[in-house]
Amino acid sequence: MPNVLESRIARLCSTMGLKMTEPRRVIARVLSESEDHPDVEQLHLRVREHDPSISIATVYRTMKLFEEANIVTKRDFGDGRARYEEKQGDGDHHHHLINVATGEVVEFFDDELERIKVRIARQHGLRLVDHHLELFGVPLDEDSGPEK
Amino acid sequence: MPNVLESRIARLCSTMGLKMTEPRRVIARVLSESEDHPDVEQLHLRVREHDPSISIATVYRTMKLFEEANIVTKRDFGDGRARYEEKQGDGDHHHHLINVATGEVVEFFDDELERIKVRIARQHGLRLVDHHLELFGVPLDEDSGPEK
DNA sequence: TTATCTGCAAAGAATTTGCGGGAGG
DNA sequence: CCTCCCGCAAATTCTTTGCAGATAA
Repeated sequence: MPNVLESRIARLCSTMGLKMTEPRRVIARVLSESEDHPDVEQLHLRVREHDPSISIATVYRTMKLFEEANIVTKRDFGDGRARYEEKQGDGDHHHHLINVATGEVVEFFDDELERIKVRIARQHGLRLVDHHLELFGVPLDEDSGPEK
Repeated sequence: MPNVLESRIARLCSTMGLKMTEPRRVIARVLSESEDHPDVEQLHLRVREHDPSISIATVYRTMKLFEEANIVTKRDFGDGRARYEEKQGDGDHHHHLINVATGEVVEFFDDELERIKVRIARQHGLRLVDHHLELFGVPLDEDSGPEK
Protein backbone atom coordinates (compact mmCIF):
# COMPACT_ATOMS: atom_id res chain seq x y z
CA MET A 1 0.00 0.00 0.00
CA PRO A 2 1.99 2.98 -1.28
CA ASN A 3 1.72 6.25 0.52
CA VAL A 4 -0.47 8.22 -1.84
CA LEU A 5 -1.14 10.88 0.74
CA GLU A 6 2.52 11.68 1.19
CA SER A 7 3.04 12.44 -2.47
CA ARG A 8 -0.19 14.39 -2.62
CA ILE A 9 1.07 16.44 0.26
CA ALA A 10 4.42 16.93 -1.38
CA ARG A 11 2.60 18.32 -4.38
CA LEU A 12 0.45 20.51 -2.18
CA CYS A 13 3.46 21.91 -0.41
CA SER A 14 5.32 22.86 -3.53
CA THR A 15 2.18 24.30 -5.13
CA MET A 16 1.59 26.70 -2.28
CA GLY A 17 4.72 28.08 -0.65
CA LEU A 18 4.76 25.40 2.04
CA LYS A 19 7.60 23.39 3.45
CA MET A 20 7.71 19.62 3.43
CA THR A 21 8.72 19.08 7.01
CA GLU A 22 9.36 15.96 9.00
CA PRO A 23 6.22 16.31 11.16
CA ARG A 24 4.04 16.70 8.09
CA ARG A 25 5.63 13.67 6.48
CA VAL A 26 5.07 11.55 9.58
CA ILE A 27 1.50 12.73 10.10
CA ALA A 28 0.70 12.04 6.46
CA ARG A 29 2.09 8.54 6.71
CA VAL A 30 0.24 7.76 9.91
CA LEU A 31 -3.03 9.00 8.53
CA SER A 32 -2.53 7.13 5.32
CA GLU A 33 -1.89 3.88 7.17
CA SER A 34 -4.91 4.28 9.44
CA GLU A 35 -7.87 2.14 8.51
CA ASP A 36 -10.14 3.71 11.11
CA HIS A 37 -11.24 7.25 11.96
CA PRO A 38 -8.75 8.49 14.53
CA ASP A 39 -9.23 11.64 16.55
CA VAL A 40 -6.38 14.06 17.14
CA GLU A 41 -5.28 12.39 20.34
CA GLN A 42 -5.09 8.98 18.67
CA LEU A 43 -3.20 10.47 15.74
CA HIS A 44 -0.79 12.08 18.13
CA LEU A 45 -0.13 8.79 19.88
CA ARG A 46 0.55 7.03 16.59
CA VAL A 47 2.70 9.88 15.33
CA ARG A 48 4.77 9.70 18.50
CA GLU A 49 5.65 6.11 17.78
CA HIS A 50 7.53 7.40 14.77
CA ASP A 51 8.80 10.63 16.29
CA PRO A 52 8.13 11.34 19.97
CA SER A 53 9.13 14.97 19.63
CA ILE A 54 6.07 15.94 17.58
CA SER A 55 3.59 17.90 19.66
CA ILE A 56 -0.18 17.66 19.63
CA ALA A 57 -0.38 21.33 18.61
CA THR A 58 1.35 20.40 15.38
CA VAL A 59 -1.10 17.58 14.79
CA TYR A 60 -3.97 20.04 15.20
CA ARG A 61 -2.31 22.57 12.90
CA THR A 62 -1.47 19.97 10.31
CA MET A 63 -4.95 18.47 10.25
CA LYS A 64 -6.44 21.88 9.74
CA LEU A 65 -3.97 22.48 6.93
CA PHE A 66 -4.76 19.14 5.29
CA GLU A 67 -8.43 19.73 5.65
CA GLU A 68 -8.23 23.14 3.97
CA ALA A 69 -6.12 21.57 1.26
CA ASN A 70 -8.94 19.10 0.78
CA ILE A 71 -6.82 16.00 1.26
CA VAL A 72 -8.44 14.82 4.48
CA THR A 73 -12.03 14.86 5.69
CA LYS A 74 -13.13 15.84 9.15
CA ARG A 75 -15.86 13.67 10.62
CA ASP A 76 -18.15 14.17 13.57
CA PHE A 77 -19.53 11.05 15.19
CA GLY A 78 -21.42 12.84 17.91
CA ASP A 79 -18.86 12.52 20.67
CA GLY A 80 -17.12 15.83 21.20
CA ARG A 81 -13.99 15.21 19.11
CA ALA A 82 -13.15 15.67 15.48
CA ARG A 83 -12.11 12.55 13.60
CA TYR A 84 -10.13 12.38 10.41
CA GLU A 85 -9.71 10.17 7.41
CA GLU A 86 -7.82 10.46 4.19
CA LYS A 87 -10.01 11.67 1.36
CA GLN A 88 -10.30 9.11 -1.41
CA GLY A 89 -10.82 9.68 -5.11
CA ASP A 90 -13.50 12.14 -5.99
CA GLY A 91 -16.64 10.06 -6.49
CA ASP A 92 -16.16 8.52 -3.10
CA HIS A 93 -18.51 10.27 -0.67
CA HIS A 94 -19.10 7.35 1.61
CA HIS A 95 -20.89 7.69 4.91
CA HIS A 96 -20.86 6.05 8.29
CA LEU A 97 -23.13 3.70 10.07
CA ILE A 98 -22.41 3.50 13.75
CA ASN A 99 -23.50 0.50 15.77
CA VAL A 100 -24.33 2.14 19.08
CA ALA A 101 -24.32 -1.20 20.87
CA THR A 102 -20.69 -1.90 20.02
CA GLY A 103 -19.30 1.42 18.82
CA GLU A 104 -18.34 -0.24 15.57
CA VAL A 105 -18.26 2.09 12.56
CA VAL A 106 -19.12 0.75 9.13
CA GLU A 107 -18.52 2.77 6.01
CA PHE A 108 -21.06 2.56 3.23
CA PHE A 109 -21.78 4.11 -0.10
CA ASP A 110 -25.14 4.32 -1.73
CA ASP A 111 -25.82 5.56 -5.25
CA GLU A 112 -29.45 6.31 -4.60
CA LEU A 113 -28.52 8.38 -1.59
CA GLU A 114 -26.01 10.36 -3.62
CA ARG A 115 -28.61 11.24 -6.20
CA ILE A 116 -31.15 12.25 -3.62
CA LYS A 117 -28.81 14.57 -1.78
CA VAL A 118 -28.00 16.45 -4.95
CA ARG A 119 -31.65 16.56 -5.91
CA ILE A 120 -32.75 17.96 -2.57
CA ALA A 121 -30.15 20.70 -2.65
CA ARG A 122 -31.12 21.61 -6.20
CA GLN A 123 -34.80 21.74 -5.28
CA HIS A 124 -33.86 24.46 -2.84
CA GLY A 125 -31.78 26.38 -5.36
CA LEU A 126 -28.43 25.21 -4.05
CA ARG A 127 -25.50 23.31 -5.43
CA LEU A 128 -24.32 20.73 -2.92
CA VAL A 129 -20.79 21.40 -1.72
CA ASP A 130 -20.64 19.27 1.40
CA HIS A 131 -22.74 17.08 3.62
CA HIS A 132 -22.66 15.16 6.84
CA LEU A 133 -24.47 11.90 7.26
CA GLU A 134 -24.18 9.42 10.03
CA LEU A 135 -26.64 6.68 10.81
CA PHE A 136 -26.89 5.18 14.27
CA GLY A 137 -28.38 1.73 14.73
CA VAL A 138 -28.65 -1.28 17.00
CA PRO A 139 -28.44 -4.94 15.96
CA LEU A 140 -31.74 -6.22 14.60
CA ASP A 141 -31.85 -9.34 16.78
CA GLU A 142 -30.47 -7.97 20.09
CA ASP A 143 -33.52 -5.78 19.92
CA SER A 144 -36.40 -7.59 21.55
CA GLY A 145 -39.03 -4.99 22.38
CA PRO A 146 -39.86 -2.32 19.81
CA GLU A 147 -39.69 0.28 22.55
CA LYS A 148 -39.74 4.01 21.79
CA MET B 1 -49.79 29.41 19.40
CA PRO B 2 -50.29 27.45 22.64
CA ASN B 3 -47.25 26.27 24.50
CA VAL B 4 -47.28 22.56 23.82
CA LEU B 5 -43.80 22.12 25.18
CA GLU B 6 -44.70 23.58 28.53
CA SER B 7 -47.48 21.09 29.13
CA ARG B 8 -45.32 18.25 27.88
CA ILE B 9 -42.71 19.31 30.38
CA ALA B 10 -45.26 19.57 33.15
CA ARG B 11 -46.21 15.98 32.40
CA LEU B 12 -42.56 14.95 32.30
CA CYS B 13 -41.89 16.57 35.65
CA SER B 14 -44.74 14.92 37.43
CA THR B 15 -43.99 11.55 35.85
CA MET B 16 -40.42 11.52 37.11
CA GLY B 17 -39.87 13.11 40.50
CA LEU B 18 -39.00 16.50 39.02
CA LYS B 19 -40.00 19.98 39.99
CA MET B 20 -41.74 22.40 37.68
CA THR B 21 -39.61 25.43 38.37
CA GLU B 22 -39.71 28.93 37.00
CA PRO B 23 -36.46 28.57 34.98
CA ARG B 24 -37.76 25.40 33.34
CA ARG B 25 -41.04 27.07 32.50
CA VAL B 26 -39.28 30.06 30.93
CA ILE B 27 -36.79 27.96 28.99
CA ALA B 28 -39.59 25.77 27.70
CA ARG B 29 -41.55 28.81 26.53
CA VAL B 30 -38.54 30.39 24.83
CA LEU B 31 -37.66 27.20 23.04
CA SER B 32 -41.22 26.64 21.99
CA GLU B 33 -41.47 30.14 20.54
CA SER B 34 -38.17 29.86 18.65
CA GLU B 35 -38.53 29.26 14.94
CA ASP B 36 -34.80 28.81 14.40
CA HIS B 37 -32.12 26.55 15.89
CA PRO B 38 -30.65 28.53 18.77
CA ASP B 39 -27.48 27.56 20.57
CA VAL B 40 -27.22 27.73 24.33
CA GLU B 41 -25.92 31.27 24.33
CA GLN B 42 -28.81 32.49 22.18
CA LEU B 43 -31.28 30.65 24.37
CA HIS B 44 -29.76 32.22 27.41
CA LEU B 45 -30.12 35.72 25.94
CA ARG B 46 -33.76 35.11 25.10
CA VAL B 47 -34.45 33.53 28.48
CA ARG B 48 -32.95 36.58 30.17
CA GLU B 49 -35.47 38.83 28.50
CA HIS B 50 -38.11 37.04 30.56
CA ASP B 51 -36.05 36.53 33.68
CA PRO B 52 -32.55 38.03 33.90
CA SER B 53 -31.67 35.99 36.96
CA ILE B 54 -31.52 32.69 35.09
CA SER B 55 -27.94 31.55 34.58
CA ILE B 56 -26.41 29.91 31.55
CA ALA B 57 -25.55 26.87 33.67
CA THR B 58 -29.23 26.30 34.18
CA VAL B 59 -29.84 26.56 30.45
CA TYR B 60 -27.20 23.89 29.86
CA ARG B 61 -28.63 21.66 32.58
CA THR B 62 -32.16 22.11 31.37
CA MET B 63 -31.34 21.39 27.74
CA LYS B 64 -29.61 18.21 28.77
CA LEU B 65 -32.64 17.26 30.81
CA PHE B 66 -35.04 17.99 27.97
CA GLU B 67 -32.87 16.11 25.55
CA GLU B 68 -32.80 13.02 27.76
CA ALA B 69 -36.55 13.32 28.17
CA ASN B 70 -36.73 13.27 24.40
CA ILE B 71 -38.65 16.51 24.08
CA VAL B 72 -35.94 18.49 22.32
CA THR B 73 -33.40 17.52 19.68
CA LYS B 74 -29.75 18.51 19.74
CA ARG B 75 -28.33 19.52 16.37
CA ASP B 76 -24.78 19.92 15.17
CA PHE B 77 -24.26 22.22 12.23
CA GLY B 78 -20.51 21.89 12.10
CA ASP B 79 -19.61 24.99 14.07
CA GLY B 80 -18.55 24.04 17.55
CA ARG B 81 -21.83 24.64 19.38
CA ALA B 82 -24.85 22.50 20.06
CA ARG B 83 -28.14 23.82 18.73
CA TYR B 84 -31.58 22.87 19.91
CA GLU B 85 -35.09 22.63 18.60
CA GLU B 86 -38.34 21.34 19.99
CA LYS B 87 -39.04 17.80 18.86
CA GLN B 88 -42.19 17.59 16.76
CA GLY B 89 -44.61 14.68 16.41
CA ASP B 90 -43.01 11.35 15.80
CA GLY B 91 -42.90 10.92 12.04
CA ASP B 92 -41.15 14.23 11.70
CA HIS B 93 -37.45 13.51 11.07
CA HIS B 94 -36.68 16.56 9.01
CA HIS B 95 -33.16 17.56 8.12
CA HIS B 96 -31.22 20.73 7.45
CA LEU B 97 -29.83 22.33 4.37
CA ILE B 98 -27.35 25.05 5.18
CA ASN B 99 -26.58 27.76 2.66
CA VAL B 100 -22.92 28.34 3.35
CA ALA B 101 -22.98 31.64 1.47
CA THR B 102 -25.55 33.18 3.78
CA GLY B 103 -25.66 30.90 6.80
CA GLU B 104 -29.38 30.41 6.19
CA VAL B 105 -30.75 27.09 7.41
CA VAL B 106 -33.65 25.46 5.57
CA GLU B 107 -35.49 22.49 6.98
CA PHE B 108 -36.61 19.78 4.63
CA PHE B 109 -38.24 16.42 4.73
CA ASP B 110 -37.93 13.78 2.06
CA ASP B 111 -39.82 10.50 1.99
CA GLU B 112 -37.40 8.82 -0.34
CA LEU B 113 -34.54 9.74 1.96
CA GLU B 114 -36.35 8.30 4.96
CA ARG B 115 -36.84 4.98 3.21
CA ILE B 116 -33.24 4.81 2.08
CA LYS B 117 -31.82 5.44 5.53
CA VAL B 118 -33.83 2.60 7.01
CA ARG B 119 -32.94 0.34 4.11
CA ILE B 120 -29.21 1.01 4.44
CA ALA B 121 -29.21 0.30 8.14
CA ARG B 122 -31.15 -2.91 7.60
CA GLN B 123 -28.76 -4.03 4.88
CA HIS B 124 -26.06 -3.90 7.51
CA GLY B 125 -28.10 -5.79 10.07
CA LEU B 126 -29.07 -2.75 12.11
CA ARG B 127 -32.27 -1.09 13.11
CA LEU B 128 -31.97 2.66 12.71
CA VAL B 129 -32.31 4.50 16.01
CA ASP B 130 -30.86 7.88 15.14
CA HIS B 131 -29.15 9.77 12.37
CA HIS B 132 -27.47 13.04 11.56
CA LEU B 133 -27.82 14.62 8.16
CA GLU B 134 -26.90 18.08 7.11
CA LEU B 135 -26.40 19.27 3.56
CA PHE B 136 -24.24 22.27 2.75
CA GLY B 137 -24.74 24.17 -0.48
CA VAL B 138 -24.12 27.40 -2.33
CA PRO B 139 -26.62 29.27 -4.53
CA LEU B 140 -26.76 27.81 -8.03
CA ASP B 141 -26.30 31.16 -9.80
CA GLU B 142 -23.74 32.89 -7.50
CA ASP B 143 -21.53 30.03 -8.54
CA SER B 144 -19.63 31.07 -11.63
CA GLY B 145 -16.64 28.73 -11.95
CA PRO B 146 -17.21 24.99 -11.44
CA GLU B 147 -14.10 24.90 -9.31
CA LYS B 148 -13.13 21.79 -7.35
C1' DT C 1 -39.83 19.75 55.89
C1' DT C 2 -36.80 17.94 52.48
C1' DA C 3 -35.21 16.53 48.20
C1' DT C 4 -34.51 19.03 44.06
C1' DC C 5 -32.80 23.19 41.87
C1' DT C 6 -30.20 27.15 41.00
C1' DG C 7 -26.51 30.76 40.62
C1' DC C 8 -21.83 31.30 40.91
C1' DA C 9 -17.45 30.35 40.00
C1' DA C 10 -14.16 26.98 39.25
C1' DA C 11 -13.11 22.85 36.68
C1' DG C 12 -12.85 20.19 32.34
C1' DA C 13 -12.19 18.97 27.59
C1' DA C 14 -11.12 20.11 22.91
C1' DT C 15 -8.85 23.23 20.13
C1' DT C 16 -6.23 27.52 19.03
C1' DT C 17 -2.50 30.77 19.37
C1' DG C 18 1.66 33.92 20.76
C1' DC C 19 6.38 33.48 21.09
C1' DG C 20 11.12 32.56 20.42
C1' DG C 21 14.12 29.07 18.79
C1' DG C 22 14.76 25.72 14.76
C1' DA C 23 14.96 24.12 10.07
C1' DG C 24 13.65 23.64 5.05
C1' DG C 25 14.43 25.88 0.43
C1' DC D 1 19.79 33.80 4.97
C1' DC D 2 15.02 34.25 5.42
C1' DT D 3 10.66 32.58 5.87
C1' DC D 4 7.97 29.28 7.37
C1' DC D 5 7.39 25.80 11.25
C1' DC D 6 7.51 23.74 15.62
C1' DG D 7 7.24 22.87 20.63
C1' DC D 8 5.63 24.84 24.67
C1' DA D 9 2.47 26.75 27.50
C1' DA D 10 -1.04 29.99 27.98
C1' DA D 11 -5.42 31.34 26.11
C1' DT D 12 -10.14 30.41 24.09
C1' DT D 13 -14.46 28.32 23.64
C1' DC D 14 -17.99 25.35 24.89
C1' DT D 15 -19.79 22.64 28.52
C1' DT D 16 -19.98 20.44 33.12
C1' DT D 17 -19.88 20.43 38.15
C1' DG D 18 -19.23 21.28 43.44
C1' DC D 19 -21.22 23.92 46.78
C1' DA D 20 -24.33 26.44 49.73
C1' DG D 21 -28.42 28.82 49.69
C1' DA D 22 -33.32 28.94 47.54
C1' DT D 23 -37.62 26.70 46.32
C1' DA D 24 -41.30 23.48 44.83
C1' DA D 25 -44.10 19.64 46.64
